[in-house]
This record gives sequence, structure tokens and C-alpha cells, in this order.
Amino acid sequence: MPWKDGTGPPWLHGKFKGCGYRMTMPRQIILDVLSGTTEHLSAEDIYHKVHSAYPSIGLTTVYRTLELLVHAGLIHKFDFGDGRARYELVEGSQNTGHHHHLVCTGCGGIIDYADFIDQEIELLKKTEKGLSKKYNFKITNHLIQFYGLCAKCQKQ
Amino acid sequence: MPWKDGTGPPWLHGKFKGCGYRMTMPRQIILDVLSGTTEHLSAEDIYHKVHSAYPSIGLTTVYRTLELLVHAGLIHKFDFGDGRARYELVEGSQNTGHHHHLVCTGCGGIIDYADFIDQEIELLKKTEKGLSKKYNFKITNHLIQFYGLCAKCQKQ
DNA sequence: ATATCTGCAAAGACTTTGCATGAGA
DNA sequence: TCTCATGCAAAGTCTTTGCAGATAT
Repeated sequence: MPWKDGTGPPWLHGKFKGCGYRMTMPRQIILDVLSGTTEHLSAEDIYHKVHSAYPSIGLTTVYRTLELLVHAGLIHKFDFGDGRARYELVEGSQNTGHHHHLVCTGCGGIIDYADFIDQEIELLKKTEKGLSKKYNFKITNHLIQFYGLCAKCQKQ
Repeated sequence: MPWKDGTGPPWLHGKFKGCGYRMTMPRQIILDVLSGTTEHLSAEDIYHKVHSAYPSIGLTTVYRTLELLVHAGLIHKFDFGDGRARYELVEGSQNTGHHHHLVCTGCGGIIDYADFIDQEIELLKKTEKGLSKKYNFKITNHLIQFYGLCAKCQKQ
């Protein structure tokens, strides 16, 4: 199978086999946790959630699995500026679909939003085209994030 | 003076005074280093550069000064996914002006670009307006970044 | 004069690595 | 069976904190 290097199409739950990856209990449960939430979980958050279903799991395995999933393109890794990475299943599952994040610099809260996606896509297309020509840079992913103050933090 | 909390207008080189901040040699030199480069320096990079002009400076002071400058809105802090923060003077100096980054996931290289800024501004305006109404979220900053492969890494 | 800043050393936080055991195909 | 995955412990990195001495205004 061609895409153990993460260049192939993302696979979903249970598609590890055939890619050289083994589907193990820890991996299944970690995917389940990510599938079943819209939160922005850190490695340790995931570790705690997984722990209730599979108490013997180690934090190391969580980190290794997350790295694997990122590399395979199944999940995204985000940095919201609080010193720890956060992970989210890519669009396609029962998840929210394509969206971006508002990061409150007051309380650290995150709001997902999916407005103006059409216009954004248009910009991205143009950018992608222009930059691939200008720099011969092949874009595979993008990150858009807004920072500011949420309603609650504005009052204070 | 009203803006020790970072809500006021950014000051440039030498404008520390009057904000409660003291202009010291380490701070001047750190600002000089940032002003004189278009690289994307990490705290340690800056530490090394500063060290040649001011050998007694400590890495701690670099970190503290950078935090101060970020908080005051004079510099931006970026995460390009390599585990260390990188810093850049905001637009206004002899710098490149408003731009975003292409991050090569192959070699970690960064390309600055400033294309499609007009269209981007338009999108941002709409987004800002829409989101401030919908979520009562006051946007103060944004981050746009593209990931992919640079010309060199595509060949390999 | 005095509140702020600095440098050193130590601590903290998140993440990665080494290695022997255990488990999937 | 045989390779790959796991868990524990230890190590690695980047960053922050405590504190006494130095400095800017």
C-alpha cells in the first residue's frame, strides 16, 4: 500500500490495515474519543478520556498515536498559544466540517466558526494558484485563526 | 500613561518611557536585532545575536523582553510547528510590512508573501463584522498560514 | 531613592526516546 | 512467527520562576 508516508488519502476508523498500520485497541479508542467530541483536546485531555475505557494506556501511546494520525492526515494539530498542542478530527466524520477558530486572548476559550467559507475558499484558491506559480510552492493545508476577546472577557 | 496593559498604540524604539517601561541596554539591543532582520528568529537565535553586542545578557532576559514586546503589540509571536516560538517585528519599521507565511513541511523553511492582501483584507473585514455580531467577539488580530512543500522539497 | 530590571540557577511543562514486554496479522 | 505497538521510566527542549544584586529615572 502506497501511503504509509502520509501522502495518500486519509482513512477513517478501521482503515489502518492495508497501510501497514495495525488497528489496536488504544488506537481505536483514541479515534473514538476524537470522533465523539467537538472540544479541542490536548494530548493529556485525550489521555484522561481514554483512560476510563482503557485504564492501562500510557500517555506515550497517546502522543505516538496522535503523531501517527496527524502524519496520516486524519487529524489536525493546533496551537492556540497556551503551550500545549490540541487535536481535532478533520472534516468528514460527524464533526462540524470545515471551520476555523476564534481564540480569546482573555480566557483562552475557543469558538469554532464556519462563516464566509465560500469567500475564504475563493481567496485560498487564488492564493494557492498565485503562490504555486510564484514560488513553486505546493500548498497542502492552511490555517486561519482570529484572536480577540470573547463577550465575557470584554466586560472585564 | 494608559497602556502598560498593551491596549494602547504600539510604540517604537525608544518609546518605552512614559509607559512605565524602562529603556535598558538589553531591550534596545533586542529591538535592534529584530529591526535589522527579516528572518524568523527564535528566542535562542535572538539570544545569540544579542550576545555579540552585549555578552552578559541572559536568555531569561530575552524571554522576558520578548514577552513584554508581544504584550505591548510591538512584535508578533509565531508557531511554525518546530517546537519553538519565533518572533517578528510588526509592520511599520523597515520591515516587509503586512505579510503571511508559507511553511514548508519538508524542510521547515519559511517564505514570506504579501500577495492577495487586498482580497484578504476584504475577507477579514467581513469576517470581523460578522463574527463580532454573531458571537460578540472582538477581533484584535489574525493569523493566516499555508503549509506545503517548497520547490526543493517537491523534487525529493 | 526606589521601583524596576537583570542574570544565574533551578524548577516547570510538554513531548520524545530507549528498551523490554506484549499483541496483531 | 515475526514484525509492529505498548508502557514505563528517563531524558530532552523550550520556557518560566525565585531571588539577590544592579540599574534607570
